[in-house]
Amino acid sequence: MDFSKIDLFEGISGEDAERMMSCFGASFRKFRAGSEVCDYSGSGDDVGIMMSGDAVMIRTDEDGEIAVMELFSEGDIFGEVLAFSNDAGDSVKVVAESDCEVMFIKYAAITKRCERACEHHSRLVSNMFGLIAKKTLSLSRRIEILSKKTTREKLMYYFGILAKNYGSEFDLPMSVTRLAAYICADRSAMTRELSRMQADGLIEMEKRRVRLKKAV
Amino acid sequence: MDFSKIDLFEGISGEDAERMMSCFGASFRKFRAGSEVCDYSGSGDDVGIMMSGDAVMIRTDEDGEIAVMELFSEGDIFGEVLAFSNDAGDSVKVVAESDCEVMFIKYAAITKRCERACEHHSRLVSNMFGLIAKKTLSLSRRIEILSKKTTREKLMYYFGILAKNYGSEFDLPMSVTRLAAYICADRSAMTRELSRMQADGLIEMEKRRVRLKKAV
DNA sequence: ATATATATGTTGCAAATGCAACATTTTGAG
DNA sequence: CTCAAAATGTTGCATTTGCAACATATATAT
Repeated sequence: MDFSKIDLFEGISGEDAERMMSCFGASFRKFRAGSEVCDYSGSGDDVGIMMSGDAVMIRTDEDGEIAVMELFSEGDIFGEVLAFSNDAGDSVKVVAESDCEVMFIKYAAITKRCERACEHHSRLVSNMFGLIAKKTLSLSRRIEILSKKTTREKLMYYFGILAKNYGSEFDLPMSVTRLAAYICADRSAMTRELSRMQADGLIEMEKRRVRLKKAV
Repeated sequence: MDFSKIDLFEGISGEDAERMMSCFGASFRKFRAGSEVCDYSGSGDDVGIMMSGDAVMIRTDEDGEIAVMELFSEGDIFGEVLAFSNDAGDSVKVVAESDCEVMFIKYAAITKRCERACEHHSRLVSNMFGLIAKKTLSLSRRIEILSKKTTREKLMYYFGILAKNYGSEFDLPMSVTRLAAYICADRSAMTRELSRMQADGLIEMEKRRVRLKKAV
């Protein structure tokens, strides 16, 4: 098992991680694309760690409306929040998008101390805080984007964030269609606005390659 | 010092909490309304716990644009996320809204274990996860609301959440003006929509009292 | 290679929304 | 109590947006 790419184990050697598995009561399971990985409907105390592949968290409310809550890929953890608070009775499931392998550990195993490797435990808890913090940050960022009134403002703000990280020329990290869903705009309306933004000299765009010409 | 209202210490007796203070290297400070409580600009490893009063977290980007990120009142903790990841170089400060008292502890004191009261430490870590989870949940919920296309859908979804918690008749937990800001709609446009919703028999409303007539 | 699904680009039109400019009420401080 | 500030309610109008209905291009599976 390769733990080197899993952020949750950062700072913990592979051997130590292996040794900790028993403390965690860790179990590994493989899933086929499309199959159900996990059901958090009745709340749950398992935390899942994506060892490989992709999965989505889907919420279904009582009207049968489905919403994709989160996307998971290698190294992501899920359930860490729901393990604590799933107040509404909505059905929340994790479904495999591609074939994938998942490691499950009991939430309690993270907060409780063990005798053998406590300094690693501390590191693990710290890493977990870090991962949740990262998620919180990305949620806040999305709220910032969605708070903008016009599609243009949303796009410019989002492009600004990307430009901060990758420079004024960058590739969109998702398809245009997904981008529209991400900023909660109609796809065709967004495309129209992108055209206008090019006409107004704010950006240049070809396929998913974007060049931001004006600073945000 | 009264710890009974502070969620972070739930399940830990006041005496035990007092005893833990030394492990945490806790410090208490009072602030006048308007004064700066904390600066997370260069990232920071302090976690603040509001013992009394209110404060706001304010982000200022390089253009000088100010955004209120979060509101804190008694029992809320802040910095738990920024202590981990403040990637952008934005200036992030916490400012007292009213006179308030804040307890500061080193982040490391939470993840590291001490010899004396380890079972309490576990509980504390667990509580902290719970608090962050709560925040994550409220962020997700706001995203759900903001993803709705029309103001009516946003309101109905939000009212639905409130109805789930308080029954079909409830008081808005904020002013109408703040509600408009919360759902990112123009206040006057939102008021107009609220009138229409009453005319259409979806809700009854008087002041902040709302009665949801149709299920969401 | 071929077919099928998905992604992308475009446009007219109706509906929703932001904005501005008000009047009126409520709240809070002194 | 008194006054100022904040909150609330209303309306016309221009703009933005979602929606529908397309055509075309690209990706994926068999």
